[in-house]
This record gives sequence, structure tokens and C-alpha cells, in this order.
Amino acid sequence: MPRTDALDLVLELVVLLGEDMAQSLAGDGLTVSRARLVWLLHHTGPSTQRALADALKVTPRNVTGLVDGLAQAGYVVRRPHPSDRRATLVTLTEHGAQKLTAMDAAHRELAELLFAGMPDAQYAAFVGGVEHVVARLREALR
Amino acid sequence: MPRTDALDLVLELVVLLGEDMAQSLAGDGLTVSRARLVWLLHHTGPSTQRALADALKVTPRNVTGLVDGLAQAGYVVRRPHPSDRRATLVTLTEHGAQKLTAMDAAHRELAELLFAGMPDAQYAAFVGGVEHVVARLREALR
DNA sequence: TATTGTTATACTCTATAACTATA
DNA sequence: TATAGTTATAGAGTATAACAATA
Repeated sequence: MPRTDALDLVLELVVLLGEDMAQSLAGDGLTVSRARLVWLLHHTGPSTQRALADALKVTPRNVTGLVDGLAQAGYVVRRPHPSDRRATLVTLTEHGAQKLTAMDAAHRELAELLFAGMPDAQYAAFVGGVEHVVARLREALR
Repeated sequence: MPRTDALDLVLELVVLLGEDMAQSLAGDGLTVSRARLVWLLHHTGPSTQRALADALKVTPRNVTGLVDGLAQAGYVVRRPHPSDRRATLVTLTEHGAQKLTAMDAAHRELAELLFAGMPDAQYAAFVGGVEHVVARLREALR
């Protein structure tokens, strides 16, 4: 007896969450792809484009484009790598860093919005359920 | 105390589910956008491009491109509308209909994969939790 | 006058391949 | 010879605007 209703509900959640994030990011002049890159920079510090490409699982060429857009929007700058003249270090600007700090806060507010008011027992069961599903998906994708 | 861990877990689920679907669809020569269109056709029958644009919440121009690609891939054909000569009715081909029936089965199998083995109590709590989160998101997006 | 779908144009994300500069 | 990042090229998804055919 497949539990397709739960899957459909999860798919709806995916759609709504995607809309919410895209809408919020658009307000900051960001796209999902660009946000992923600056989010990474924010949490790991200045990185070479090569490292970003590996972490984001996209091609180096793609990173060039994303960094171009982010630089034009004032989020990041390219700095020379101190010891390897082939490489560049992508670094958050002051403005970018401030925006990312604000995004951290927005992230916490979203968590608050979604889960505040949920009874502890249900919250625990929900987390357990998501972990279960994530584990199954990881196996399936391996 | 924001429950950011649950949000991060849900975001991971979104990523993994997206990868799983994209991988599966690529095997059928489909993209996510094209799959959404044929999925709609499969469940509502032949439709005008205008109706598809409204249902998918994209522009008519976008639908033109998606239908072009799906027609070339043999999933759909454009037929004249019987009473309105401005409009076309996008219809699944025999091949497309068979593929969609197979996708229905794959959908049930995915539900089976994700939720089989989950205790009834946890399943119920999980569904309740997702419903809670979906409701909150609906409010936020309104 | 309004609607359906198209052509024209443009931007973003994505990829592969060839090339430059450096290691 | 290998690596970092670029230019060149291409396809998909998305949008707006102008237009043709029809209602």
C-alpha cells in the first residue's frame, strides 16, 4: 500500500519552500544559484573558484558566470591568490558580508515561522521522519 | 529558540529529492519543467497552451518552448482546437501516454521506497508535521 | 476590442571544448 | 605535464514586447 499522499505532501512542500526562497532572494537581488555560492563563502571564507566549483558540483565555467554576476551586484570581489598566480580568491565585500548576516537572521526567522507552535512530540517525530526519508534517498542515489 | 536543525534537514531533503527526480527524468529524456507539463496533460487531458500557461504559472511564450521540445521528443502533438481556430490542443501521443503511465508507477515506487518500514505512529506524526509546515508556508506566501 | 499563440530579444543557469597563464 | 580560469559555443528555462490570426 504505497503512501503516495505523504509523498505528494512533501512535493508540495518542496514547491512552496522553493517559491518562498526565490521570492525572498529576489528581494536581495540574488538567484538561488548565486545565493548558494555566497552562502558557502559566508561559512567557509574566501575560496578559489576551483574550490567553489567542487563544492557546488558545477563546472569551473559556471562559477565564472556566477562570480561575474555577484561581483557586478557588489556581493563579492576577485582578489589575487597570495601564492598561486593562476588562482583568484573570491571574497565577500563588506556589503556582501552584511547581507549574508541578514540572511542568517532570516533563516532563523523562517525556522521560527515554520516550527513555532508545533508540539515537542510532533516536532521530534517530524524530525525523525525527515531523517528516515533523507536516509532512504541517500541510499537510492548512491 | 529557533529550530534551525529541522529546517536544514528539510532543505537537504529538498536537494536530494530534486536530484533524484532530475536523474530519473533525464533517463526518460525529460526535464523537470517538461515533466510538469506532461504530468498535467496526463491528469487533465488535452489542453490549450493558454490553459497550460495558467496552470503552470508561466508565460504563454514559455509554454510554446516547452511544447516544441516535447513534440520533438515525441511526447505530445499539437492538434487544432475543434471550435476555436486561434487555439491548439496539446495532446499526449500514444508513446507519451505510455511513458506517463510508467511515471505513475515510478511515483508509487518512490513513495514505497521512502516510507516503507516507517512505523505507523511516526508516519502519522510526519504527515502531521508536513501539513503544519505547509500551512505556515501558505500563510507566509499569501 | 480581446484573446491565442507566435516571432524577436534578452538574461540566467548549465555544459563541453579549446586556449592562456602559471605551476 | 597538470591546473586555474577564461573565451567560444550551445541548449534549456524564463521573461517582456510586438505582432498575426481569430473571436
